[in-house]
Amino acid sequence: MIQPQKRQPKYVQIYHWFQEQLQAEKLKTGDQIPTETALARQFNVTRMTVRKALHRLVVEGIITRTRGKGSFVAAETNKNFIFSLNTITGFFNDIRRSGSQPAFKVNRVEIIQADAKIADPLQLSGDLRVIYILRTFFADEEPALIQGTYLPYEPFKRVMEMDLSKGMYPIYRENFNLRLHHADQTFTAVMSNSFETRTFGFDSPQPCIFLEWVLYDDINRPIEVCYCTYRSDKYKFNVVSSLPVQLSMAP
Amino acid sequence: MIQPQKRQPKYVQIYHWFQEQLQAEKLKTGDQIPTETALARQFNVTRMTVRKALHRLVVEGIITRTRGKGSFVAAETNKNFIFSLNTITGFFNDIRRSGSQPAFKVNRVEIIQADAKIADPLQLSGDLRVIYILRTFFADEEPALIQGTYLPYEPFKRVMEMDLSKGMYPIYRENFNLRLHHADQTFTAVMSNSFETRTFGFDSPQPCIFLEWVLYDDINRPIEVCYCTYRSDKYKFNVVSSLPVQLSMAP
DNA sequence: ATACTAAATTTGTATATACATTTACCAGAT
DNA sequence: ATCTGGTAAATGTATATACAAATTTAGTAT
Repeated sequence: MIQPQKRQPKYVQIYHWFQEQLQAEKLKTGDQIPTETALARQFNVTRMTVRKALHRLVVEGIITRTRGKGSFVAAETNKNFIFSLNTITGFFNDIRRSGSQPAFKVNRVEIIQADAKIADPLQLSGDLRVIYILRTFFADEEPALIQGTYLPYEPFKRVMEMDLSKGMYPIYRENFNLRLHHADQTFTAVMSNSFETRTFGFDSPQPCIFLEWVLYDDINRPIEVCYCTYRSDKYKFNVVSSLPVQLSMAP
Repeated sequence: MIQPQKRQPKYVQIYHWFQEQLQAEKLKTGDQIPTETALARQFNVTRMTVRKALHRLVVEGIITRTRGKGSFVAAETNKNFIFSLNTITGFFNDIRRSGSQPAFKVNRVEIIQADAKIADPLQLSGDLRVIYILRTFFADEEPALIQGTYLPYEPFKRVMEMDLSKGMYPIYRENFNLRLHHADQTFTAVMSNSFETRTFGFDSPQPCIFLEWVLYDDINRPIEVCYCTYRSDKYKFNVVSSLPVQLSMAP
């Protein structure tokens, strides 16, 4: 089965063998895979070599392993959510529209000094204090999104004493009489950091969508800066874009 | 330095030690880090333990290692490109606007049978043949984007004989008299597959933006389905979104 | 039956060793 | 100077072994 004369290392061959088994559905979600010692015997290699192959599968989120229990094919994505970016309706509405139960909890509220990445978009000068609110959002009690919100301290200091359980947008609108208008959003893909990995319940860092936005009111004043990390295994984003009349070239 | 009585494994401690060194800028981009044997001596552990720590840094794209040469702090992102998704101006225009030189090459053109993921958005029924065009796009001769385009075979079969070097949009417009109107785009974060990892020149799979779109003409007929993988270390995306008048809740 | 204990199982960490493969470097011959 | 070949150095692969830690299983005493 595992051929030493091939140019590929043994552990890569074992890794590929598992991918084939999964492709052929001989291994399905939740299945326990043979133990390290059994695999070592099966492929006639040492346990350490098997472990290298399995480790690669763990890193890619294909299997999960638990000391004392064994290794299992990871639960696959059962439900997918799609967020529309054309009009921001808010996490709660997006999740409700999918028929699931949204929730969030506040992890932290504190006053910090803004660095350039926060101060520039908020157009701060002089007073660099900002209110930092770290929240985790859930869909059906499963963490979906970790969000850090930054607000200029002076105009928003009343927020510190407020009940945040209804979310920030009603506070902006009702307590501060702001008319929210648009958001400038930039996103990219990142690996989850250790806090995110833990919060999302991943076994190892996984690719996530990192979305930063600046929220503006109707007279183009920046209200908040948000850094969001969405788990990408269950959440997708949608944008409907128009095309200009004339396009010069590819794609 | 490395304390066995701590609850953290030694290799994790070594991994964190490197992160601190990088944070404190005692290690900078391009620096060679000490050899495995030197580190093993320094931390009083075996070479294999050092390797476990270094492997973790490789997986996260923090260092690169070359057999016979050594280990080096990975080159950091020097230039960032931002693609706007509000109006699609095309890869070429986006890159040119950033002051760089765009290019692409055609990796493959072939006729294949569409599966549901292709046939559904193209609204195919009966004839499931599609033209599959695999292209790699470059910015300043560096691969930026791998794109697979799917076209219904019958109406577009003339494409097979055409010169694709000017891109697809001029062909749609001039050779097929189509008026391109809008695109429905969905994206998420994925790890690069082996082809993408190789093409992008990564040492290990890295997080990428996976963007699928369906391009429509002015009478809402689907023209093409595209699957794109963008390297996320240098490319970001921007969307400016509006907010509806009334928002019920968070974020 | 229930509760506790002990053993077996399984994965995690760490060491030690050997050899392979790639690269860099230097000495010596041309 | 230039090319060649050998050697050293560095990382890659693989084996073998030991013990740790977590979980399950089985058994035993109450």
